[in-house]
Amino acid sequence: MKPVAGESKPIPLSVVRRLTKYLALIQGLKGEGVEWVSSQELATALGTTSSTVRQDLSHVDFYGISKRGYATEGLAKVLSGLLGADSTWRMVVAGAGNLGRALALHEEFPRRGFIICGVFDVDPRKIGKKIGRLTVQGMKELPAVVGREKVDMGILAVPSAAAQPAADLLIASGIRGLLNLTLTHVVAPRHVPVVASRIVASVLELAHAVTFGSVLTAASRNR
Amino acid sequence: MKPVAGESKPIPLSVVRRLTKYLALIQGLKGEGVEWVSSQELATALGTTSSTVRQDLSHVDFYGISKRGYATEGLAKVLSGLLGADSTWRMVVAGAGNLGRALALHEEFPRRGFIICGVFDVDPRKIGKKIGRLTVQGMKELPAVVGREKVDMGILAVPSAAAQPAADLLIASGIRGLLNLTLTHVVAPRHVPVVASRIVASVLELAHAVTFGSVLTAASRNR
DNA sequence: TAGATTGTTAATCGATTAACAATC
DNA sequence: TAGATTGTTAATCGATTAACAATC
Repeated sequence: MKPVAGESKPIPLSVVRRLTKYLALIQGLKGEGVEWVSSQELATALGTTSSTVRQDLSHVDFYGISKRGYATEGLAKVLSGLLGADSTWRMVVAGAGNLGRALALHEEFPRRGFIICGVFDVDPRKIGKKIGRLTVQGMKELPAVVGREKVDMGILAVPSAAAQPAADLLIASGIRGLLNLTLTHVVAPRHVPVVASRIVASVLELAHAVTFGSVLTAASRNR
Repeated sequence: MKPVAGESKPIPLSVVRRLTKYLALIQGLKGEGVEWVSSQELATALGTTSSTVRQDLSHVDFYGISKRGYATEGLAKVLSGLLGADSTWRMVVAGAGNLGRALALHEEFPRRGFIICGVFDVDPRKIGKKIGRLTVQGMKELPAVVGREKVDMGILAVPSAAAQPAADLLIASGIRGLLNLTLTHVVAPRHVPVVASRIVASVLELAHAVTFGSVLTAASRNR
């Protein structure tokens, strides 16, 4: 049984990553009217084992019921809370290139409570341009906006060479977390978590897997 | 000592991921004229330990030299070869929304030998539109293009609900690997590796880290 | 009730870190 | 030479899988 109060221990990162997948899947099922889901069903849909699913969910303050599984509604609610997907987060994008632009316009973000409230660039030709309802601002404006609009997290979508300076500026402005889309490893103080969503690196990883075959044991399952 | 011929054993995915980081870093150093780098230097730059770096590089057919470290030029060459970054890869993008468009225009891809040779969408309003030098084509054209242009890998940048059908189409067309940018888990046969570059999931992961503090022990180091 | 599915403990597996002889 | 840094073996740590009593 899980300790109730006090948040107990931190959830391992590997588990948190899978929890985001469970949440996405369960929200879909809930939308289809499915009320119950078993650990085995979750496992096959996600290419893992029922044992892993149950082990993962033991970190969460929610219980399944023998013979029926987990109530999609309740589980979605608890996972949303745990992952912060039920609250609103304010974000800025550093870099108004193609990638920055795409993220600023990405519909999945507002849909899940992530509000983009500013896009910044150093290029004077980009400053003043419209991206959806936002206007690209100069990097110099960033600290003021982060402070005034209580921005929580920043997205790094600048060229590799500008990654660390842009990160430093965001951190100095008081940002609480960074999503790094550049190829460069970014260094941050311990209290500012950095998550790398390495698109180009992923393609390299894929190229390796294609060349050498079945390396991605966990990722490519079934069928 | 490593076995020379026959490729020996597959390199663990965790190691491959770090190899992509070493490569990016070393290419940068090489550009700055740095000729030698030690395992300790690589480690501090990437927030890991020198032990891990040496262990990782033991999977690679390249040797350092005591007291000097690794020759950046040679190591970059070997890593490039191993990760397929020295050959050319042909790719298509499924989905001509903001994200698909950004990836089709992303300069980092051609720079690293990943050639985007087609963008596809189901939306008739998008078909025919120009994205850089490419014209958006209907999804129906995809199999013919993949066959004719010998496309290696596909990028999934469609809405979540369309992810699996689009993946199935790509796979049926003979694609050899998939980069999945959607929130949905995609199922593929064993011989088609799928790498997920989960942008939205990464933001959820980040939201969790910001809420509960130092979870990302490995990612947020130094300073 | 009988059977399915849970939560949890124990066993296995793999990845990271430490240690150190070899060597430039 | 003396000291730094490698490659590799062994020890530790953490994550996944297996197993099973509890229970709906």
